[in-house]
Amino acid sequence: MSKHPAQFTIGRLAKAADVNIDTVRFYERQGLLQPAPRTAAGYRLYGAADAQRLQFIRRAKTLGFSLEDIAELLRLTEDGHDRGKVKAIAQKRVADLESRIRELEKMRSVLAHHAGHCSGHGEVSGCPIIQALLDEPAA
Amino acid sequence: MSKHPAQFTIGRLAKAADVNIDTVRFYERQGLLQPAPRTAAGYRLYGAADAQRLQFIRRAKTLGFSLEDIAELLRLTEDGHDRGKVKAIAQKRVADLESRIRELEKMRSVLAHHAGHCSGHGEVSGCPIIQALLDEPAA
DNA sequence: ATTGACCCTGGAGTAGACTCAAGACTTTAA
DNA sequence: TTAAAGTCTTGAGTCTACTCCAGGGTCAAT
Repeated sequence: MSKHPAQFTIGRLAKAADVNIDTVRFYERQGLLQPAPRTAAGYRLYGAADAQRLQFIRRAKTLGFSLEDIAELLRLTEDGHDRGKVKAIAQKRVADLESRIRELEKMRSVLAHHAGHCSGHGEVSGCPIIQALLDEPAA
Repeated sequence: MSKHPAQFTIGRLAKAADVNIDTVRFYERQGLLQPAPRTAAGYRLYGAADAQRLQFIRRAKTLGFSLEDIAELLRLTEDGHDRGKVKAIAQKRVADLESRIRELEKMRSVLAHHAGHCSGHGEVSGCPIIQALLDEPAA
């Protein structure tokens, strides 16, 4: 039926998800991936569900979740929990993102302001950027 | 003339700039602060210029410069360099900030979108946030 | 003279998320 | 059959920016 094997080793899993093979083992140690069943020789065996779980981790990371948050989200998907906690984690993350964005925007505007006043020519002494760093009251 | 002593030890310098005393030594090791002259007993001695330099570092940090960038900026303030390089560093930093801000805003909007579709009630299975992480094409 | 606050050095520990190395075993393909 | 490629474990190293500790010397005041 499927053109993909039902089971595969860690190398294929890693390649499919485009992560380092050691990262897969690391995620297992961290409890993000369940310990895989092994062959007689001790090789880890994975299936489609593991690949999906690894993709889940990757996507959550692109949304800025920490591995700790991701572990919590994965845990919530397993034990028949309520959506409330998932939503709470997501909302907290949105709030964190917003506060970080405001921080960076403040930095950007201050720095762009100084850079806008710097001619880019002449000696460094008197350069508005340097002057700002030397003289302004501590932020 | 001045009500402040011309020279002071590391503890006073640290306190004046509100940084940890070990941070001052760390900055010296990193080359951000020049090695201070010592008393006969080996105590570091600082002056007003050092305090200003330490403030410079603190302010630059609030603008998101790395210590490496700060070291470069400090170097440029010393050797009679051109403003061009200072401006270039600042502009690079502004560009970095802008790109980071765009990244975070994308994360925020995607995540807020998903969270907005989650009722917060009921079983986790089917939760739009979880579904998105399970099913969406890799970002 | 002693107490307490200060300073010195070298080295280790922290957080987060990997990433690599060494040495040995297994599987696959020519 | 043999060589290459894949996998195993344990443990250490990477990055940034500190922060702390131990074990000792020094300085100011009592």
